[in-house]
Amino acid sequence: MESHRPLTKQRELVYQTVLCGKDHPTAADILERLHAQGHRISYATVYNSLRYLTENGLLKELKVGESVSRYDARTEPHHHIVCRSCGRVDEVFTPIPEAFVLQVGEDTQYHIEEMDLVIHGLCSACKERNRTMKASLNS
Amino acid sequence: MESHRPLTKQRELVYQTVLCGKDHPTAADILERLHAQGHRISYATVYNSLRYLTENGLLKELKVGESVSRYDARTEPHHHIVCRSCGRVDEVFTPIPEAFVLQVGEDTQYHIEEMDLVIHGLCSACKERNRTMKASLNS
DNA sequence: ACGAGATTTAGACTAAGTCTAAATCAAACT
DNA sequence: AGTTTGATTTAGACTTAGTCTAAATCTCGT
Repeated sequence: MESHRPLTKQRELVYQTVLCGKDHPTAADILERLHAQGHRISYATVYNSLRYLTENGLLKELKVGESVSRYDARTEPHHHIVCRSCGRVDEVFTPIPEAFVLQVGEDTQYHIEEMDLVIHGLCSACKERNRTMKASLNS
Repeated sequence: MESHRPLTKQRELVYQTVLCGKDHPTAADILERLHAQGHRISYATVYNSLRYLTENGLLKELKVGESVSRYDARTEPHHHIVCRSCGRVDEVFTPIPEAFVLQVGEDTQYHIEEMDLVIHGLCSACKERNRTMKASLNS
């Protein structure tokens, strides 16, 4: 009769870790942070909890081209942008134009359900660092 | 003095396999197909060749949310769409509107270099299959 | 034909994640 | 309050995808 327990202690811990870490932690990050805080939680439980939380819409799994999964507590539809220099991952809330989505549906004859967009580039800090480095080379 | 050899026999084999297979084969697919054709080539060489070919712009590496890399011989900029029911992967040549890209650059203050878009949905065959299945349930 | 450097090979190794079976827990009965 | 029952957690074995290493092989220029 599907009587899952709601948020167990461990699931709560994993959820809070993703929520508080303002980055997009991997399973290994989460395990490490919890252990550092003195919590006793196993490898498998972190994975199980992440799956549970993702399936229940509390978290979103996120792949930005590496082989690991990252997790995001922002569940509203949005995209991600990765700095190719420092690796930071930021949220992008600029919505994809509806007209583009319709056009893709027409061009492919697919029923479109989800657009998964990962943008790559240079963040403003790394842009700046590049600029000043170049300037000092020219002097 | 950087005198790499051009397309060796093995690299050529790997390249042809991606080119001919109209799907988007994984390294394991490629190895299997070459062995099936009676070629003697090792595991590592397939990976080395794929890296070489990708770095030299003959192939593009492609991740569609699974943990494996797939390879694509179409190197013009384009996107991919994955059927969540049968798993087929198709090319999408509809271009992302320039205005959207500019807007993202402004919103994020990143210098944007690449847009990596993977779309998920139902292909026309699976849509159709669903439709007829539903119809027969209603009868 | 020879030497130098690049490429290929087999197999050990790594990283990320899943699976399994036993142990533990927490809510519901009695 | 003690027991039962099903869900959850745990440790560790296992799987999958891919990298690394050192030895063997190949190819080109002489």
